[in-house]
Amino acid sequence: MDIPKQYDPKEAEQHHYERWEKNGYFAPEINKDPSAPVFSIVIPPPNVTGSLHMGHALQHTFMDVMTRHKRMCGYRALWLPGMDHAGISTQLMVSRALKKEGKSRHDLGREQFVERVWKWKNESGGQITVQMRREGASVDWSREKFTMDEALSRAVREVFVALYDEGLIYRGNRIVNWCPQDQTVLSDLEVDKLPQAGKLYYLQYPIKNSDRRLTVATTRPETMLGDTAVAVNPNDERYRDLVGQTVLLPLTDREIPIVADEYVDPEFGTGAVKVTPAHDPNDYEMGLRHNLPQIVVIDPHAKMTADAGAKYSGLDRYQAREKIVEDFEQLGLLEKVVDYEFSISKCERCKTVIEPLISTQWFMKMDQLRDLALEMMSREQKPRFVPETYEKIYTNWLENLRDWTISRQLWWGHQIPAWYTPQGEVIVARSEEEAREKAGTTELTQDPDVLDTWFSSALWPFSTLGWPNETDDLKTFYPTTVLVTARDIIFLWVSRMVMMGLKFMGKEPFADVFITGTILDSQGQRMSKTKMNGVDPIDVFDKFGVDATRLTLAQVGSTDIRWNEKQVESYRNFANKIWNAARFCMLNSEGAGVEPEVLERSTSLHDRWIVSRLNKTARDLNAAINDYQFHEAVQTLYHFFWDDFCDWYIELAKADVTAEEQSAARTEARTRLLTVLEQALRLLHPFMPYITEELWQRLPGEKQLHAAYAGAEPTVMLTAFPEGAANLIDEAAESRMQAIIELISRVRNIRSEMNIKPGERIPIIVGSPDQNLRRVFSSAREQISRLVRASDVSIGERLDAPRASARAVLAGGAELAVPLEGLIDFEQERRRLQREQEKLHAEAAKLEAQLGNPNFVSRAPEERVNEVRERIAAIAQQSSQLQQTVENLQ
RNA sequence: AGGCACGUACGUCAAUGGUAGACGGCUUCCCUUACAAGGAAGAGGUUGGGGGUUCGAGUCCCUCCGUGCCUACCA
Repeated sequence: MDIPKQYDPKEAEQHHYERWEKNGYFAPEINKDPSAPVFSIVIPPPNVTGSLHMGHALQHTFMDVMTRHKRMCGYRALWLPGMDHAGISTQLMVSRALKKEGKSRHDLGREQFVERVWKWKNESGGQITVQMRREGASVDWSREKFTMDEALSRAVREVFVALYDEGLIYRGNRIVNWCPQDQTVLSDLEVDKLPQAGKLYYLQYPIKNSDRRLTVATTRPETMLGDTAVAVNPNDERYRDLVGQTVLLPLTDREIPIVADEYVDPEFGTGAVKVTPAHDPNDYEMGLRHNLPQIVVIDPHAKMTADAGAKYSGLDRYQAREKIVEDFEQLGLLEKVVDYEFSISKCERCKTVIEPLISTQWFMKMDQLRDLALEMMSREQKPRFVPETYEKIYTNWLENLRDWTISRQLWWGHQIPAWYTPQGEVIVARSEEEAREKAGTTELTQDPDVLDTWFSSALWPFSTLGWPNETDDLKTFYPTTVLVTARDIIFLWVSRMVMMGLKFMGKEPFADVFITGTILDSQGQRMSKTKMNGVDPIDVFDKFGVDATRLTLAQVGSTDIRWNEKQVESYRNFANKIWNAARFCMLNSEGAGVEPEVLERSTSLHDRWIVSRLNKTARDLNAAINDYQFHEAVQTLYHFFWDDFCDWYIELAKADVTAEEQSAARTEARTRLLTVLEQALRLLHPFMPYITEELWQRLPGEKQLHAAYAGAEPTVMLTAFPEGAANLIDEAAESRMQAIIELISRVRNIRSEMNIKPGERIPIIVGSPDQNLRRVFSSAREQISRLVRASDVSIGERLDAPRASARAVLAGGAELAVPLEGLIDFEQERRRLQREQEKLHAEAAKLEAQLGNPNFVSRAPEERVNEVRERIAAIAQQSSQLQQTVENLQ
């Protein structure tokens, strides 16, 4: 058999995925057990414009680990993939491409432009689906969805119509976040608030019939042209007499009132605020409270309107600002300008400064939906957030929820299913035909706006399963089991899915929400395109292999972590370790093969021990995965495989396995080794799909699939995940083995400290009054001898060793001596033993103090107290033996 | 401004209120016939400071210092 000495991940990553996909292993239909339990996840749909980043790789790893695990546990497992049409991003991307051709989308017109976007989508969209295959993501591609698929679009229209009919969706004139660059409205969640160094301008407004002037402070002087009032706090003594009076608004011929409003903070600025209802959200609210007119002085392109006055009309908002400041200065009404840092709203996509504008948009009332979600949380604690701290954040946000602006002035997206008659009547319908019927006319114009991308995403868990049709998929897979996502879209997406799911399905869309950590760069900064500090997962795959990368990501869990390539390197080494362990097993496999029953009839100690370790690992691993404790899961696997299996078991079994003579014992040992390896590969598979499949395929013997997948072409993917059989966990074997491990470690320690050459064979002497222990050591004599390179191992009731020996006292009262005639420095040996003695004393002192506290004895659980007593007794024994040893050296 | 996390070995991170661990790095030795991407041994911590609850605190409470995130923003 020809197996390279080093694992080559690229080799393994090349062909398995294609076979898995082609054979339909990812589809739940592969499961032939009609009573199989169901597990389902819908993927957070990546943007069609996106390419894979660390965040995706992280989420996908968790989802794939869980899906593969559950599939192997016999669940009818579905991980449903798909993509989001990503309204603004995609439109921007295609617009930019057009610009290079010297065209704008308006040159093409709506229909052609949308066609062009589809063309782009079909030709170059969805890069990420190729990359996901590389990741090994076991998604069911036969069910792949796109938010603009006809079926999903139908779900969107259905929901829109239903909510409209119920009065939850309405059209209204409101102040909104407007992006002058993208020419569309944005929801509050699509706006970034960034700190900005700016200026605060103090403007003086003359008071009518008075010499007094009222000074207002503003960061946006250009909006003063749209002022319709000045507001002060009703309790502000300074201005009490001015309330109700009138101000002559400079640069205009308008007179505006001074009003009192609680919103005004007397402490800030001058305590007097100019009110511009048409261009500031707070002023807008104040305007409503005081019935103030709204004067629009800035247009959707952020240019001044005719209402701003002839002098300013047509100017850009920033030019107008300069001009107005100049003009105030000339009038002697500019009191001062001070530097001021404030936060400014920018478009999340194009970073243009948002202009608050009054505009007619579609909104969704959230009260009723919000209450559904809050009730679900308080009544059934659903969804369950992991980590649970996010539950508070989620609930808190819901409680403060405001109406959602759902229309967008884009061409790419779900066009709003609303039509207008020539008379301006609004007809909302599922289709134009239905609208015509309702309206009784064919002369209809459809609303040009599209819906916020998140509107369709909110339906994702059921629209992808066929809703509004009552499909089998919907019945089988809804509600889904768990949602895995980053924390920054809990509001944008998670909460909205819950609300929509409850509203239209009557059930929560997922039982659990697992929130992943964030991968930061090595400086602790967020990875971002603009900072160029992102690490490309594909590069990491190329350098260290997919499996090593997945293991690195899996152990991140829910905490934020700095990216550290060393970590991946160590898991790359782990993959190599697995490879070489398997290589050893297979190079010594002649005449043997995997045979599950062999584990049940293990007789020798190390065999019972590894079977016990294997089953305990399986038990702990299942628990960890089910509990979203991925870090622990990875640690458990790593140590089982490297420490227990490689460092100890293979070494202990080596003599039997590599025996030159063919014998029943050799075959049995080889079979057992292969069988343990085969189970270990199953345990590793959800985390490391490629290397496990590559090796599993090469293992000889009868490798059984899970009963639910009987008849499928063999693959480790469809084997049964070991459950961790309680009857195979053998605590006695584990503690006996522990004694052997300790003995070997102590001898190695002595060898190292006494500078004995690794190749040199030395005799060792073990003494123990405990007959059982002696028996354990005796039966492992060969193995001990080999692992410590002993020339002779003598075991007796009493330690019978020459004075010139290095010594150690083991747990359970056993003593160890390594005769070192001529090699030993008695003084050095005495110091070494004394150091050990000190360690024991320190521990004993701590425990004695604990026991000396009467409160501990009376209040701590008895079990705990006994533990301490036993430990003290053990230390005392060890310590006195050690003391004896030291004295013998004198 | 409020809210929420976090602060543990040189680095990155673990640890149901019960003797602080892992991996990497570092030191010494070894190319021993699965693996030098390996093996053996070892050094390294008053868990950010202070206080409290408890028989017992890295873990719970208070406070201070530092860091990060979220939400809302004072024009």
